[in-house]
Amino acid sequence: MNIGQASTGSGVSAKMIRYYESIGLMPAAGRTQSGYRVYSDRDVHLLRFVRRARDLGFALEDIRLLLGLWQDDARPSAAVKDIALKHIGELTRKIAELQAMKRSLQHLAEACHGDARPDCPILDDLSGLDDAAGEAGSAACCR
Amino acid sequence: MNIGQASTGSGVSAKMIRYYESIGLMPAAGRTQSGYRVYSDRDVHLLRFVRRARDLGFALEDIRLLLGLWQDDARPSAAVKDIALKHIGELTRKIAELQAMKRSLQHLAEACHGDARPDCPILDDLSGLDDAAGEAGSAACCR
DNA sequence: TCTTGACCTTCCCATAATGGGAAGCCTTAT
DNA sequence: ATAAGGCTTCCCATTATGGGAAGGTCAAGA
Repeated sequence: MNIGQASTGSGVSAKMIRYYESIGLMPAAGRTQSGYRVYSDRDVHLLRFVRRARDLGFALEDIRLLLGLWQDDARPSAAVKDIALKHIGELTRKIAELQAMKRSLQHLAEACHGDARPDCPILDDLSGLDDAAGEAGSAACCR
Repeated sequence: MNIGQASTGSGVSAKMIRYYESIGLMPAAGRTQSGYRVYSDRDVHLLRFVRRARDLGFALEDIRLLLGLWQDDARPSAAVKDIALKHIGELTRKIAELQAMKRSLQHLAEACHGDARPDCPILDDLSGLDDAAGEAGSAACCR
């Protein structure tokens, strides 16, 4: 099958399939005499694996490890779980970071009239007017 | 003051200060005869503004708008609030996305023994064995 | 005055993962 | 035979940041 079919069948764009090959995440595909890449059902299966892992937010380097374990019948499941737990940790950290931003920003936005007048607690906070008064909207209160 | 002092005083690296100048986020700094950039307290204030906005997760293009509003005494606070609300929306979306990943992955990790044996629900899920049984750990159940 | 170390300059490269697009070859159906 | 659509490679862009090299500058001490 051609790269287009492999793409449709796996949900990975042809561009990305070539890229994964170029960085050695995928084995180099076979070629027709005219140079077209040729894929098997097994390749599509592998691509789907990569796509699912991407959907779970794994970095390509982690996926490289996961693929290695997947294809190793003697893998200890602990090795897989380690990678997953590490990733969960990263997700947790990132979520907390974004939530802190959101919280600060929400306080500021609530304090902002949002009308035609120019005074704006959001800009005041960004200006560093934390020092001014004890306004509840300061981002500093949430960091 | 030199770029090093401006960096220390603002918490923005010298590298980034030059970058912000190159993309027009900062006005071009004055120069000494020998070519060193020269900064004023006002510049440091501006840099601090940028840094705080970055800390809140604003993209540089949004910060460009915020800086424009900051320096416009006739700005309507609604314009600022719009930018903030839009960003809150993006944060909310991103947080939800990461949380969905985390939830799926946590289910899978809980179902994984994490020992020396090779069988692993995480790999099973990535392999597309959703089709197999009604395992609670499937990522599909959370998407 | 000379040296030395710390600081500055510009320029190029790298990151992570993805998409856009051009120029040109291949295949297939009409 | 010709057109359409698929494939190839190659280059560029994204976002924000850092690393590092090669070379100029400044300040302080010997």
